[in-house]
Amino acid sequence: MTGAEILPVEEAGIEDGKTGLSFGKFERSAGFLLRIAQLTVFERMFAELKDGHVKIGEFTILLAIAENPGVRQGAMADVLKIKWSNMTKLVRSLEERGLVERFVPPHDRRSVELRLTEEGRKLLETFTPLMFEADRRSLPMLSDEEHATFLALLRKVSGWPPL
Amino acid sequence: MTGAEILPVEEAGIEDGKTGLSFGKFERSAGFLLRIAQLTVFERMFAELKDGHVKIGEFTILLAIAENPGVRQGAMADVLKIKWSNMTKLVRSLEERGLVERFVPPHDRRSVELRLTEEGRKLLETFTPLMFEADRRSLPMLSDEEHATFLALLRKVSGWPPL
DNA sequence: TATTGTTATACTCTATAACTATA
DNA sequence: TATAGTTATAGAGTATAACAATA
Repeated sequence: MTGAEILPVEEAGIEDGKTGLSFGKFERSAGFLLRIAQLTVFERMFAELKDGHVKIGEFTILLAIAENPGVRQGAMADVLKIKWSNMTKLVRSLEERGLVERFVPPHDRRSVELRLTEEGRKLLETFTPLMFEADRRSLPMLSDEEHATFLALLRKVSGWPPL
Repeated sequence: MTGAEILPVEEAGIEDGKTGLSFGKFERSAGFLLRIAQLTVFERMFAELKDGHVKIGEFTILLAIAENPGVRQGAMADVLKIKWSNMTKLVRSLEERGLVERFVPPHDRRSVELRLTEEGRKLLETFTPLMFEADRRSLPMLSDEEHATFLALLRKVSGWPPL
């Protein structure tokens, strides 16, 4: 179903290589390009990991917990830009699958602290190398130098300090 | 583009990484960083559209039609990575709001060609400049040179030819 | 037979408000 | 009163399959 016909482009609009569709001035838009790039990379990156062990969002949560043991659930939700109400279900699901432990500390019994179980740790250790291979392999068009520059700029855009 | 007013990071509502959470090795992942960067920039860029005129996806469709008048509906769906079944509802909604015209050409009466109405054109012309201002302003942390490099790398990653 | 588009449906993500229990 | 988390629900966005009309 990729029957996209080549359209004549009157003006000096830049054509998409595959389809012949132009996006005019917006091909100079960082936001627009970021969206296309993100979709493109994610498609490549998770193509091999589609076997259903963990979803992208769940993997990110496991990672955040692994890197920040005992992190409070709400604080993690804020950082990942996930609503508290939605985080509840996500964490509960991970708990039910034996990947995450929820702990209510006595000093503040409103809160919930999160840690990985041994199984969660194993799962993360299994998939992390695959993710990194896929991550680099999803950008075959960039030289090592360009890749490094790209990462540095993305960090800057995301408001993170240089490596 | 020139020495325009650059918003301070805090005012721009961009995460400053002072949240205390770490993402370890994944702060070197292009896919992960792309997702964060895209969310950040999009939030900023489409703040103008939050007033209920059109949604982000609808704006993109209007743009694609404007740049490719008479584009076939399915071809556009393929490029924007939207399923045909979902594109139907989207286009119909835009048609009902008087922004898009659907035309069944006699030479192939299975297909649907899309064009903007005058109202659709007006709406696009109203919001496009705002989008571009927001686009550049959403990246206050990049110098003009870095911005140009960033765009070039994003184009490369997305499989598009250099400008 | 293949292509174009539609309908129906379901599943995930996300968004909002009301609620609890603790502080 | 304010904070941390939960529940319920509704709305997007996205996915698949069955279908009709046309080529």
